[in-house]
Amino acid sequence: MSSTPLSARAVAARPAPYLDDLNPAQREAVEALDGPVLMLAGAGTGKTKALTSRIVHLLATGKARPNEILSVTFTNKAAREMKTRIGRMLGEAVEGMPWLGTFHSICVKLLRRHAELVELKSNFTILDTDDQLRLLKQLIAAENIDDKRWPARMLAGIIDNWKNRAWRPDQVPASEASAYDRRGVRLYAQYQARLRELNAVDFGDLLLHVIQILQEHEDILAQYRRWFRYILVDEYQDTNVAQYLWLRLLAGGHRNISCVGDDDQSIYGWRGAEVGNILRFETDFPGAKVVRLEQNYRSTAHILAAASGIIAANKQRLGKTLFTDGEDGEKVRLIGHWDGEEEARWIGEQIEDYQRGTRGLSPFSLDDMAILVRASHQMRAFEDRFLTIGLPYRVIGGPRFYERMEIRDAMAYFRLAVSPDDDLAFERIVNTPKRGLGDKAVQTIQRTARSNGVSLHEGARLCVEGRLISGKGHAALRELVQGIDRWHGQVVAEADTHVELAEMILDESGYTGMWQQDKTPEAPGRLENLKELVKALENFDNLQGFLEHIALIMENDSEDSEEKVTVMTLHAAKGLEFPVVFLPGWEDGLFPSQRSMDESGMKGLEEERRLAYVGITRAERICTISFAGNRRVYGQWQSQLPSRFIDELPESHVEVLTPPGLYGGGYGAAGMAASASPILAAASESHLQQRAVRADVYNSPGWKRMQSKSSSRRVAQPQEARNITIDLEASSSFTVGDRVFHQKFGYGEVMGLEGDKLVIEFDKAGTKNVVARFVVSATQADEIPF
DNA sequence: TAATGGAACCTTTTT
DNA sequence: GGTTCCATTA
Repeated sequence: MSSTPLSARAVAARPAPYLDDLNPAQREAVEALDGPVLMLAGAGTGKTKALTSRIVHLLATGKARPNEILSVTFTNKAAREMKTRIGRMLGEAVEGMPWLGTFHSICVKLLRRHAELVELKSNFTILDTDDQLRLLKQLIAAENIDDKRWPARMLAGIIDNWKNRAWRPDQVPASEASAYDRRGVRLYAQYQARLRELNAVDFGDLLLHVIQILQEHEDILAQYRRWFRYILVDEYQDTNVAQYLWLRLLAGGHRNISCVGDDDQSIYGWRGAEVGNILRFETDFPGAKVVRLEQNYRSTAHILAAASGIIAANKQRLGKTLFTDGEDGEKVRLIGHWDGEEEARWIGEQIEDYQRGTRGLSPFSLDDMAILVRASHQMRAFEDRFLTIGLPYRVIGGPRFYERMEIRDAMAYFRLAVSPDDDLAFERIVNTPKRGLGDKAVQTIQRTARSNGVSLHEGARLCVEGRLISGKGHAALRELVQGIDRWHGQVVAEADTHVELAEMILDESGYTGMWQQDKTPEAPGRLENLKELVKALENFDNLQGFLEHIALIMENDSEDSEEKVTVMTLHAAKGLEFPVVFLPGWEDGLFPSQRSMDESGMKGLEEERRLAYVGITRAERICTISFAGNRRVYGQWQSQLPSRFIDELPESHVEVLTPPGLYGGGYGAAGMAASASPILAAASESHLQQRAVRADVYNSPGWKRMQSKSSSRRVAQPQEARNITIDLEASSSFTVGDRVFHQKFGYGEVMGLEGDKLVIEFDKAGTKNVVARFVVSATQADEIPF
């Protein structure tokens, strides 16, 4: 940890402009340095500002040195943001705040120091969900349990849940354990034992192990209590029981803990977050000072009023009254569409309008606009549309870079080079690329390894020496074993730079070759990703450091300078703000999500409502809510009802827009919305009638069946316009008949040209109109170098 | 052992 | 509509 210690004196010598920048409530929260403090900070009330000012104040007054402040956030993004802001306020880089980070990253640091106390070595690996599932699958199979009745995913969920509540296998209450036939607990115990054997931990363990260490070793606990003189917690409403226990342990001595949170923005209940933690703060820490931040600096009055109107329907809340001194601005805009594709098309046009400047508004940058969806599958419609019209966009929270198959494969090779005994990594790549080592060969290796009490890598070596593998597998395995030895030797000897080494590994293992020969549409993209992975390596000193970093930071933050519209989930949007926000897909069953309501009833619905609140409050100036009457679900067209949350929007703060296009349909939301002038009322009325019928049926067993029956009425898919002008003289560099490649749709053949657009018949994706600059000729695509 | 085709699942949300 | 997991075939 390189540390450029911040000199507290240097800070104190300057005046304290950061205090003058605060409103009275914020200032009160910042200046109450000692003892427990709870900041109830509504959306857009300057929560991060208060939090960072508080840190600066601690430093400036000399109450604490940078390394004596423990500051916890939930996401790496939030941690980074805070570091940047503190740095800006102090006018120097914040290298000296080693304990500002996520719960998980801080726990890794602690656990590395004390690993041996929980029977781990300090170089333990951190498993991700994928590893976790494969491990559980093996255990389930070994127990001869029907994996249909006990899918690994379910077991992983159960275990996760228990870990969130800080239950180790022997601590799972009988009531819980019996609900799962006692098998759950047994498998949980086996899983933990296996992790220990592998010298590995999962995400939940990071917290759990540290809690155990702190509980069982008073001296260590005392040391950290002395060490962390001040504790700050962001997004306190999202803490689960384990995190809560962790905090209580560390804050137990001096009680200098200050938590910031907003019960109205608690949207992680499904992940074990306990709103109860925030509601209980004053009981847990008697004498706590509670400060409310209620002045909103982000949104216009109309947007704020709409959000407040929605959240008011929730029963379980502490209650806050947000206000703003800002202008009224535009009302929240509401519009219904015929189907999801129409919705995407319309939003695309809106974005282009805002970009140009429309309705007397000055132009917005694409960076200023975001589309926030409930579920990630909604993103596809927008991606497709934006690719077609050539609108630059960025997707946040999609399938993440480091979770992609090729990246994980490559990482497995790196892991083996660093520690050849990493069995999970070995298993992953024994037969990738194909080496003729099938199930039988792998079993032989496993058996050999187990009976000799060695790792798979060593087991494989024995197999080669004893000629236990037949045919071509023998030579291939020998080569792999030797390869691993060689790469490991390089790591140890530090002979080459780690970037060169990485390239060499991917090359010699045949992994790059595998994708170069692969002719599927994904292959070029995967090669690109591998290239990016190697590039990312340059930012680290060695492979070990890289692997360490990646285990915790599973995000793909490729910093590109081009302006782009952001597409992401509502969950991912928490803490962010945008001048222009689109909230599509406000339909019952989608938002609020049916599953959430089925699983958690009223509690689930309230969480969904908070999600709606989070969504609206992301908007600074313009907020547009939309819904579609028809939507494709699992490839089947379904008719949809507008979300019940739309009824809850306060009418006086909403403007209903008339959808474009033809709407003769007698039913479907678009028809309703287009009908008369007090459209909202009309839409709401028929909506409410439906609701009245639904209210009593809702919890009945027949509900789901009825729901699926009534809604699976098929609706004809709107005919797409098909007047394609074929212009052979277009200035495009493509001609009809060219083979081309598209990043998303794969390979295809050019069927026609139309201005800067091409009509392409894709091998897999069908016929599409695509902007020419999004495709390359197929021969070029084959040549993407590594 | 690898490749193919079909059935069955599926979509919340994430450190 | 897509993926993943299987059983069957080459």
